Amino acid sequence: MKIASFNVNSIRTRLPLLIEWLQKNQPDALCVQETKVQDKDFPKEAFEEIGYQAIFAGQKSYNGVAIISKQKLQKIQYGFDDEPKDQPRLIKAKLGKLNIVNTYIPQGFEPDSEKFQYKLEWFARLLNFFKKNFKPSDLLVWLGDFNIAPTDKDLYDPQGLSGSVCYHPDVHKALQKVMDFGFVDCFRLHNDQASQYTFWDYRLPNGFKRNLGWRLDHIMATKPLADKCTACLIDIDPRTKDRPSDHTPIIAEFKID
DNA sequence: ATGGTCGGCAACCGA
Repeated sequence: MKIASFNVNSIRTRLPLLIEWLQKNQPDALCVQETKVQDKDFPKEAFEEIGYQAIFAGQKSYNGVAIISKQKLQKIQYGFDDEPKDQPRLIKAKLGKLNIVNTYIPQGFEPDSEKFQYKLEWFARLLNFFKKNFKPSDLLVWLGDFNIAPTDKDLYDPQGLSGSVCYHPDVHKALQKVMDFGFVDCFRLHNDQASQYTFWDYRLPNGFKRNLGWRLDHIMATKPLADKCTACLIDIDPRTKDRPSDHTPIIAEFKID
């Protein structure tokens, strides 16, 4: 079972690239974030034409998540249990035996802002959501754009960027509490190198060429699922040696019978 | 150099 995550930064702009990527990589499910489209305008037909189907929750201009899969998704839920009017940042579904939770975690703007508090609270709500809906013994993958570089290996200048919203002690604590539910970082099962990134800021001149990046996109698995994880890799296009957007996809393979 | 560049969408907001 091949599962991928990609912050697309507009699914409509990225559509031709996504279609090509799906046809080449053939994942069982691709979880996307920042679709930036209302549900009525989601380009689901384009995916159906190549043998995929999509579930999605979006809004105008901002946020929005989707899961694009070959097989039909079951037990679909949009957002947290008790707050249907919240920003569209979470989709839960089940694909065969695999439970999937796709999240676009708030970025947080600045450490002393309301948006940063919203980010921290979001983690607490997410932990409640996991406790309510799952057990650590379930086959559960939690993936998406987390807007966190977990360790000093996961961003280009940990000292200079220390305390920024995606590399902040409060965010690290908040993430750890959710990880303590029973999650394992699939990428770190297979790779302990520093400077392996999934995001490069457009605003930094030649940021990608200079590898001024962050590892913000993650695939976390509960222990029984992590035991079945045979590979996890960050996808830089081997032909162009480039990334498709400001983010790049991350892919994990699980041997599930 | 407190900037830079994208995307949405039509003036700025978000990242």
